Amino acid sequence: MTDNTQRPASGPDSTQDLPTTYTPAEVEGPLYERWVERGYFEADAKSDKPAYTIVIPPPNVTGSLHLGHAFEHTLIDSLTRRKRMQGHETLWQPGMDHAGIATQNVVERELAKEGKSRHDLGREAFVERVWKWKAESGGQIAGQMRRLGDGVAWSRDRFTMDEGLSRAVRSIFKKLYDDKLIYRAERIINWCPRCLTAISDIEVDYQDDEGELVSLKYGEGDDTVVVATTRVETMLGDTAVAVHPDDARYAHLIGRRIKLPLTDRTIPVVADAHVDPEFGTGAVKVTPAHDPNDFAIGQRHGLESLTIMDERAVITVPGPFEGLDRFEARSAIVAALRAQGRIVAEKRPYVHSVGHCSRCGTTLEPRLSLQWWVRVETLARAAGDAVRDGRVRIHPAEMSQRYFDWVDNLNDWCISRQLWWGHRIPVWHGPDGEMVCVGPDEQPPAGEGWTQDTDVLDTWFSSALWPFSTLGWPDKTPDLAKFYPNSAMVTGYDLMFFWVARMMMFGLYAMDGAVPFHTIAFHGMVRDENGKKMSKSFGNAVNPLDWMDKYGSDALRFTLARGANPGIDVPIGEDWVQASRNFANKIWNATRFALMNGASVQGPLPAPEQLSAADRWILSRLGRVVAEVDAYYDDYQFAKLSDALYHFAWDEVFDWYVELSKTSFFRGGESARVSGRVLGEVLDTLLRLLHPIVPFLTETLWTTLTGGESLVVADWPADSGFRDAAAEAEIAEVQRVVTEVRRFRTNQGLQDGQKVPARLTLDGTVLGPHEDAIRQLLRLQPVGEGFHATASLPVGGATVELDLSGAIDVAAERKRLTKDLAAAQKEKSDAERKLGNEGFLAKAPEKVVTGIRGRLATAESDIARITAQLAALPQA
RNA sequence: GGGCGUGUAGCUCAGUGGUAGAGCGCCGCCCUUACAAGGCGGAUGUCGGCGGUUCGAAACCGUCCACGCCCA
Repeated sequence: MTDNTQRPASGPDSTQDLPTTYTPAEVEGPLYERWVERGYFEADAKSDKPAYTIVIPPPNVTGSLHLGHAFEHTLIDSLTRRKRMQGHETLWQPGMDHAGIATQNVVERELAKEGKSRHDLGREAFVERVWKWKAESGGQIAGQMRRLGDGVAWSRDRFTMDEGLSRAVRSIFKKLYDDKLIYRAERIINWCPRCLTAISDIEVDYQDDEGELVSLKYGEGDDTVVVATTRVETMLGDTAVAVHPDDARYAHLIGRRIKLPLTDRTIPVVADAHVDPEFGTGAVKVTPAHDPNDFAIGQRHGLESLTIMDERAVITVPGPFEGLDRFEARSAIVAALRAQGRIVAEKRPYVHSVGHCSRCGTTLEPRLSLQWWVRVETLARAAGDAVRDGRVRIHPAEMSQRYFDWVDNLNDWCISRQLWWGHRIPVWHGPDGEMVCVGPDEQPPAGEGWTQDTDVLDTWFSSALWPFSTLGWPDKTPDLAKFYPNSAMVTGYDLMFFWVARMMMFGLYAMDGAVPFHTIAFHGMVRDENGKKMSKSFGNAVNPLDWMDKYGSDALRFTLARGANPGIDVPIGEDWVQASRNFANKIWNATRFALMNGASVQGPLPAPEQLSAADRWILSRLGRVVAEVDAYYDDYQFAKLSDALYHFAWDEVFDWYVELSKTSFFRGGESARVSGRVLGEVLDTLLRLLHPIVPFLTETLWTTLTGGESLVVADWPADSGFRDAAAEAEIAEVQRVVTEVRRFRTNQGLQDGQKVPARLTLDGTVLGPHEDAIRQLLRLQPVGEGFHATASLPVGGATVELDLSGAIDVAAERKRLTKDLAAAQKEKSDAERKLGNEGFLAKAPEKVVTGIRGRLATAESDIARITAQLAALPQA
């Protein structure tokens, strides 16, 4: 490694400084502050290095860190840390969004405690109050992100309501308005009677609710018709009954007017082909002002739209129901109709799907209302095409279908909200109904009677600009030139429609067809250890800070990364975080051992001829693992790369290489020096590979091991290309012998620490040079006076004879050998069956056939060996 | 109602046609001087059911059952 390893150590500088257990709480905070102070996470547009950019999915200013953030941030942090190590000019752009409804709700609740409403303050004072709230209580997540280790460029921190981003909002609004892609229209929208604002289609949560289905008789005498509804109160706003034009049952009524009960009105019966004659009675009531389908019917037939409720869903129709809430009105009207004998059927409870406000849960009321809209047709087509033609890749690819289904069938986007906190619509209304859209550098029209539109924009309108507004757009800044398009967008699949698709639409539109990012990597949702969705109301939500306190940020991060299969939900439980902490501690202690035994990164690696088979084996494996981890990273396979590192580190480096190297270390001299150099190399590389996921632990150990400045700015390892299949096979043999003898010892009830005299006959095998290591691993003593082999274990071509100083447990050994024999015999018969199948021999690839022949040979030799062992056992 | 997906060890999940795996949990032994947050060994599966394709199916196709998600 040629980077900063020669610089003075900045961490603990001797082994004595490393205690026997890793205590994350002591190192994490100071390490993070040092990284920030040194400016490692900052990004420079003037750099010659290739850019790598990810913008943070902006957390809500009212929010605090939950496991979903911790998960997403772990993934983004590991991607950006690796790219930084690979020599990219890396920007992880931080920031928050202003969360219109949520933030307004928080501050309104605060006001309510003082007995005030926002109307008592007035718009201007209220907005000031929200800014004050933000300054004092908002954005807690930023401090929590530091705890997690997020390598974001703090100097670039942005907020969707700050001056630059507000300018971006006004700029794109003006551009869209001038291109006739923003318009104002009266339509049925989803209205929340509690938040008192419109919300977009995708902010509606549908739930199956228990309601009622009531069939009502309209009309008098022979001119009656029965209609069914779940919202009886809307009958006050009915302006027609619709039937299918071919429905013979109602042919006589079409074009006539019938009496609407409880009112003094009559309404027409209209023929509309969209009515399903099979459904219910085949006749439907039509309430154009309170139902989207009815609104469409109303448009087709020129029906009047009667709004019957105010913004709080209180009935405004003069008469007995005036002033009743919609649900009170529902009961009252059912009672009134029943008194008139007009209820012909009732189903209660009637379970049906009802839309609720995703912010507050209130049942939404479809409402006819004048709103601002984005005409999405061309924008959505461009957003779909960018993925279709491969300019943007979606990971995992299976998610693409959902993306296409959405952008290809998109309704116009309602962008206006009846709130005070947000980007106010930059349109001024004149005294005679004129409208002027005012760009960011323009003055509103002067003169009497001009007022700015009172609505604000949907928060997602500004969030959709995030990949370029944070870089200075609409100005052509060096940042924009350097860091746009973003390299990747990493976010949950739940934000595909809210955010990703809209960023695509606005990015392509604002940046003249340049995609906002090259890759979209979707991750899943964090769930509890039973795979259940986490929620406060369910009581299974976990505060990630608690686990970070208890087990360290690294442990939490590793657990989340290890569970991150692309687009798949990730379950997490405390046991798993504990397991990750144990892994961290294992790395800690293995590195301690290495340091105590002279592990070093100084000087060149010895040439292969100077290395032991164990050295060549681990270096060969190391090369493979580097290549494997790189491939997984490039495919956003965090679970696989984490698992590969876990098993390589623990099962190979720590359990075998470190143990094998003890022989060299205890022998001392040149072999100890060589082993120390190789172990240093392996740990150096391993710590670099692990750093993006477990930054704190690896930084502490690596600076101690190498004396380098920081892993944050160290080089990412390259595959050395060194491979040694012979050494890999040789060590596999060593492992086989050792495991086999261990099994025998356990089977005989020998304690692991017990020293046993043994004679090893390794002639003619690859194991010759490993006798010392095998004896060391198995705690075998040399053969002394009076050695009497009471057990003989053939393994491969070698034999291990043990003197157990007494009778062995024949029954236990026979039981085990019998079991092994059965397994070998099954293996043999399976292989013979396949090899006896002509179809298999004719059609299976040669490689597979050879493999089966090999298995047959192994099985046969195992059978011979085990049979001999059984025969050699003393008779019971 | 439409679409997508899932079903593999006690639990949570990998496994894209060729010997069924991991973590946690479980059983036994061991405080062997890097690590008990550890070491060593072990047990555990009609791969949801049925049918088909194939020399060969956990994987591919059909169908049924169960569950989940998205959209309306």
